[in-house]
Amino acid sequence: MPTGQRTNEPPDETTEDLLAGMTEAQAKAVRHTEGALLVLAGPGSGKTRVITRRIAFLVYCGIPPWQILALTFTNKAAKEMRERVLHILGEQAAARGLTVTTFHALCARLLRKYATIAGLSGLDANFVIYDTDDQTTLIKKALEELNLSTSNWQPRSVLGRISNAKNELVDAETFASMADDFNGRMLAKIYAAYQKGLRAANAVDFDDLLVLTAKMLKTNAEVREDCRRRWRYLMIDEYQDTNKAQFVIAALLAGDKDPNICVVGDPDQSIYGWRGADIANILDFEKQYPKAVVIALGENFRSTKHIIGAADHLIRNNTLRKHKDLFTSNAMGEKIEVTICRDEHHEADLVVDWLKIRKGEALRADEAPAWKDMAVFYRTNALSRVVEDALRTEGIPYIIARGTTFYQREEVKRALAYLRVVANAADDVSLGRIINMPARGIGDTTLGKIEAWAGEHNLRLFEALGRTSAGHGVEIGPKAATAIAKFVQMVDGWRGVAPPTPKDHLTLEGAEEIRGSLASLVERVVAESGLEQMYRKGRTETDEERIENLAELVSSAAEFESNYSPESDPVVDVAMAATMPAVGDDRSAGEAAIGTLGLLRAYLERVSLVSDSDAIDPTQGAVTLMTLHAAKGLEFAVVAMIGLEERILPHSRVQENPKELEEERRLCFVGITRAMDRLMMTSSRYRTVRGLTERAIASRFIDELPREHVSISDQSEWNEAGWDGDRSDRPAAARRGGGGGSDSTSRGSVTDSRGQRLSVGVRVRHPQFGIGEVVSVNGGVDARAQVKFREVGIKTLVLQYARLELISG
DNA sequence: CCAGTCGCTATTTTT
DNA sequence: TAGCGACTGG
Repeated sequence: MPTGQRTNEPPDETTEDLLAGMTEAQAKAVRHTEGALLVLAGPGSGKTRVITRRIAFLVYCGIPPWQILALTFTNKAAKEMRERVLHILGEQAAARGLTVTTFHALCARLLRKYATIAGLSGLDANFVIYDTDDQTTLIKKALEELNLSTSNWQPRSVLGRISNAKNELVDAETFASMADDFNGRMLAKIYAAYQKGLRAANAVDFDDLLVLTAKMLKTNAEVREDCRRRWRYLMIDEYQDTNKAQFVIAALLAGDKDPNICVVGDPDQSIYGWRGADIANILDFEKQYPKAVVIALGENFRSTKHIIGAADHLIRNNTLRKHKDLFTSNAMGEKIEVTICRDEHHEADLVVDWLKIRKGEALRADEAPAWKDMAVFYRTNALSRVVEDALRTEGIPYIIARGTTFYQREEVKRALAYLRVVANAADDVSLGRIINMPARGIGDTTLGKIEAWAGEHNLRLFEALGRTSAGHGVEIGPKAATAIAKFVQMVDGWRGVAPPTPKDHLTLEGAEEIRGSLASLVERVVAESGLEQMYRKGRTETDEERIENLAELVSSAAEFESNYSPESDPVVDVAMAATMPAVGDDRSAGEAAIGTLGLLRAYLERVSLVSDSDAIDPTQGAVTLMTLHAAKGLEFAVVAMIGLEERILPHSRVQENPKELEEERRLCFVGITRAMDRLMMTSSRYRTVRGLTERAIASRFIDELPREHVSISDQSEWNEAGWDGDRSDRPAAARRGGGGGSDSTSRGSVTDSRGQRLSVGVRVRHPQFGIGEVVSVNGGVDARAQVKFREVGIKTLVLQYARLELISG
């Protein structure tokens, strides 16, 4: 046990409250505060509950909150955890200094804080985080320098290789020493050039955040000790998704003298292997910390027996796993409904119909689900479009979990590029993006000249621009020279320093740096850069939208500013935090601590680290659409999973490799176990990918689901001979024929796709459900009938697809 | 210097 | 299909 606080048991009544309604295993995990603890938490086993209560328990035990560090993978998870802890503790002051954040955000903050003393190969505290686009630009530059063509060395794949290396903590030198063929040696050169480019731009990529932090903690005892002194209780969520760099960071933060480290995860939900996540981290935890206590939470409180049974059966097909029993005492529920569809449009229609029916049906809690309780999952983003269209036509509200889209918009990206240049004068990539946007007479020719000159003189582009405008740089025409001078002056104006000095570091006491709020700076940049003007000139709808988005960016900055609390900023020390006013007391607290430029950097950092799942807002009354990856950690009463086909789930890139196949199966497992009450899974006979319609084969995962928990219904009208009927061989054409859904709104009778008239009382035969009697009909574009079947009871059928056969009438 | 068009090609998941 | 790069005409 570390020196310092002895743990005192909290008063009994408090403890009782905290542990109320918990299982023995859950309570044990909450009470186990000292030493290493591994919680193997199956889906729906109350994991988040355990973590949040454990944090509260620690605080009740007298541990100062600022000594507790909880790490997650997404901002959303961190936010939720923080809120839930605050809720339990009742007041914010009780949680003062508690750190709940993501790995990446923590690393960014630590790097900023210790940049100076750790000497991060030239990186200073003002660094920016490069996104994928920036990385691509940079890698292209590197390739150009090395005279390599982007067709032989595809930026995407090169970046992937570099990223893999970084995830394994292999730096450029090591990579070079390991290279044993031409390819490897070239890659090593590209890697080195890319790193050089990053450092020159005072930039890091996502992987660097982890790599540099791991390196810093490993090599710099002062930093390491500083961190260990502060954080004595470490908790890590989704531990199965940690990669080597994260593993090392965790181990170094924890220290090796019986650390208080609690990791929570589920090997069966590891779905980030492609990002370097290593299940061995969680599987070998007990080897790493021999004294570790292991607690397994297997009981599922979320889903019905059918869902859990199917999920359990499916995941047993994985061989590389540690088996853990999944069970629930929840109701049996309904079987999982697997539906075979004709094509993606048919699939989308059936899913939407299914959701609509669920909307009007009571679930186990006796309440009909709202749209917000429903979700549609898919393997790849491209699959979402058709479902979106179908939902839109039906007027069903939906949201797509794609948090990054806002910041990816052209106009927002441009504004952010301006801000990044303001925040970091060395960022040539961003500067290149905006220097002539809007057009201000600094074209490719001029820029090329200055870039070359800057290269020769070992200067950053902005510096070279400054000298050129002052007449000490390149020979250029007077027109261009004026344009450049104006530009430089503008940017310097925003920085509030002219000429730029290297000394505008993040300072805690830099009160002289205060000059207006972040939001007003953003507003100024949007207006003075000419971006706003540029889009105002256009009169199209998209232009108007762009103006609105720029306004939205300003409000997002304002919001960030008002929520910013130096207390929750790991950069700000404990001592500092103690003297800080309480959160929300003083809006200028953050600004006073780090200055407008510091705030700007913090804002840009947040923007860089938003993730798709951060966009999920359960308070919106809408169906949520998201990838299976984004679905992890969430739950919905009603779930539809689409695209259960070979080459999609499992993905085509994966088919041969058994290890990756198992990850695809885990992905499927994650999807299934998100559903509380009802689950539909669809597979299409044909699917159009990139404009090409191709035959698809139902996913092997469907075959792996046990029949006792699953009902399969083939709605594809497809048999061994091909497509039924005489319409066409092409499913798309068949669909466009209208499918025959009658538009008649006649009461009591309706015409189906085969021209049969159906009315109440008529007897029909259905290929799956057998013989039944029509109990009601609904006209309209998607005419449907409720049919009471002998075997299966009342079903609502969409006539367009139902293939009903008239028996009498 | 700029904007628009043509043609080619790549296909996952995301902090 | 879409997104990007190269090319061309104003």
